[in-house]
Amino acid sequence: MKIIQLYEVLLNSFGEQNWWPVYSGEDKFLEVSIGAILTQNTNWNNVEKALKNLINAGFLNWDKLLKADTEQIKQLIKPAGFYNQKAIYIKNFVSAVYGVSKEKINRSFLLSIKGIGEETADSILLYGLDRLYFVVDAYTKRIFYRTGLINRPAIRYGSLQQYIQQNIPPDLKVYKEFHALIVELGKRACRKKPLCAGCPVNHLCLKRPV
DNA sequence: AGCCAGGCCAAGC
DNA sequence: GCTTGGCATGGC
Repeated sequence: MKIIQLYEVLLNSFGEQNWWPVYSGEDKFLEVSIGAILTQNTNWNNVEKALKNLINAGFLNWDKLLKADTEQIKQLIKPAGFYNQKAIYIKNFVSAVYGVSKEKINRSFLLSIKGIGEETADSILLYGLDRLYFVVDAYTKRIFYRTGLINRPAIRYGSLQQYIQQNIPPDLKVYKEFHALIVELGKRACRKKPLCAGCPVNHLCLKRPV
């Protein structure tokens, strides 16, 4: 199987995902950034509860978050889990980015913020700032290894990102949809304990263990 | 009712 | 450089 085939099969089976933004049209940068931090190793259902808490409290707002006490944020984001860490990460992010023009925000700047790793940074860049960075996550590695697109399960983030970016068109829509489709496949079929019956790429897969 | 979720950081080798 | 432990809620 080729990478672009995987994309096409997933798009045909699942349709467009249209992931982000969910709530705010005008400040998607903030919504995506907070959502990306909250979803670190966390089910999106739980993230939605936390996001709604923030929105209902009027806290999905740069000024409110900047001034907010960390304890207030902890209480609001509790459903997302790891809330002690994530509240600090959110404060770190808002403090670092507040008042900085979007043109000056790049990958290395985001990575310098404690709590923003490679996947979170690339999610913010791609979905929040429309920059051409492909988002690699645990599902991507698992699916690419099982299907045989890569030969070892533990590949470095940057290596897999480069490999994918060199094999798909440099198009924001494709980048956004492909990552979302990979997550959807991971949720529906390519779980830790795979549900291969009904998987849309079953016929193209090597079914490697783990 | 245990397993798992759209990671990250710090510490240890 | 790679591996491990800690962080936490809620759904299935």
